[in-house]
Amino acid sequence: MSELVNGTQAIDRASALLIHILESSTAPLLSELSRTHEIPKSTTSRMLGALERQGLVRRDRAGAFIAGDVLTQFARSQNHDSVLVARMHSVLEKLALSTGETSNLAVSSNGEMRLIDQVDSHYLLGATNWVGKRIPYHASALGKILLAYGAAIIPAGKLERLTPKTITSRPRLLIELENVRKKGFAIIIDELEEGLVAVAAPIREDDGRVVGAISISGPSARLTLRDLGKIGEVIIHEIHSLQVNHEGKIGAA
Amino acid sequence: MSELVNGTQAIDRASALLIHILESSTAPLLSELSRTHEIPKSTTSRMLGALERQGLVRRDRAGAFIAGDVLTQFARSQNHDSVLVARMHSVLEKLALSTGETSNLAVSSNGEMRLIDQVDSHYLLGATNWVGKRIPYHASALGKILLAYGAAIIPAGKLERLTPKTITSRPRLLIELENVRKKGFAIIIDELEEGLVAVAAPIREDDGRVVGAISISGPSARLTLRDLGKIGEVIIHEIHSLQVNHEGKIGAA
DNA sequence: ACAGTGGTTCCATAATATGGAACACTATAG
DNA sequence: CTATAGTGTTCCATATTATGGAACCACTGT
Repeated sequence: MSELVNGTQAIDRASALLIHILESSTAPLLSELSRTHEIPKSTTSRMLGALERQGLVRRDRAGAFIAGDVLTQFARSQNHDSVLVARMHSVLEKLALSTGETSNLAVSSNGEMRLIDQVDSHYLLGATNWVGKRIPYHASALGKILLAYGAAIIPAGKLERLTPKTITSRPRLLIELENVRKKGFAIIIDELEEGLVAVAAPIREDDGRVVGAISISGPSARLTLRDLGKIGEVIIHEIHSLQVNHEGKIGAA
Repeated sequence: MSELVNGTQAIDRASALLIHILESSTAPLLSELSRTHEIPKSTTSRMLGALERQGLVRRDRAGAFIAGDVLTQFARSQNHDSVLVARMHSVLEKLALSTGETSNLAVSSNGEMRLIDQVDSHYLLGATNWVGKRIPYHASALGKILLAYGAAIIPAGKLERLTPKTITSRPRLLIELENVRKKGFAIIIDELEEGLVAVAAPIREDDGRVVGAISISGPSARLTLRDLGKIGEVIIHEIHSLQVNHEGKIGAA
């Protein structure tokens, strides 16, 4: 390397190997790594050996390198949707209590939206089963949030019409998403189901990335457009006030 | 150092720092790391700088070290429940189709069981809302599996009685779990809800760790104990046959 | 038997990481 | 306002440490 010498060649190289391994979809062999990184076999072997001893990498049956226990463990603890659930559940409860309506938490992954937590309204309405159900992004408040903030991408193909109000034109959807970003929250009125309205706002990671959304939903009979706007602000406020307290803390493993 | 010299001091130390950061619940400062690992400040600084440049670690606003983008990205891609959902959905579908009953996928985290996927029976029965519902381990087939194979631990406190058949004695539960391990699947009959029966089997990671469970459930009117046993075997078979294809080949151990 | 893989170990070499010291900065205390 | 104790970064002479070529082992296919 022609770079100014930092005294970190070994770490730089080992890190590059590690990252290569983590980002590969197919587990690379030692020789492959050696070749692509232009590090002699002997050095590569020594380095991977060290990483392996530390548990940062592992070898599969074929001897190819994959993420080690330390990292899978980290991924497990870190990511699991339930960390989000744990962190946000109190917000859902507060919102459900103050509005009297149902509150949901959703994330996006593998191109699908998934509801992962819910606190029911004290009204008994619409307790349908969400597990395993595919709710379209374009027709839900949660989905609009995920789309608007880049946590999901607009799926290819036709935008399914679920009610006469559903937004089915892509240009109109884009305008709507721009609108969502401007306001900071998303609203649906009769777009998913006749008589169902909802409002949602984004959950941000420390670095600003949107990783999920929280919604309040109920029957249009009880919630006016004005109500929804107010609730939108409340959701934003509640999420935000939680995140300030939270800085570095994560649950124990 | 008195260790046998491997020529990997730098990598070993940097790895130790990285691991420390990943496993800490509260983000450590440079000086903390320097002290606990007995590495001089200057060296620690240089090493962490290298890891930071590579994106393996990051600093939060306070300057304390947390996992970097590469790793959060990895965690995100790796772990997310939805990877399990994606991998197992076809199994649920196959099972739901062949039995005609409802199939569920559950994981355990933060001390709670969570249903993360479902394929409905073609009978229209019991489509209740699972999202956000806490289903007790000891009274469900999925829960018994997660307990039996160490994917969850028996919660402290009383074992809630949900029906006359619910197992509420800890010794009896332990015996039941032993029984589950012996058979390889778990059954409930009227233990969660009168008239509801279910059978579940474990999903294993490559390394053998149980990370989730799949169940078939339905009304006792349709499913006899004998049926449940047979279905249990089928679930095990389906999960297993999926996993072999996934590994690619079965080499000599 | 041989050539072509993939991987490990050895060891002389010098390039590289090392760590003490000096420096910069921010609080909190006196 | 200076003192002090806490962060973290940079510098640089030093020798400890990582390096990489070569020899070596183990397989596999020809």
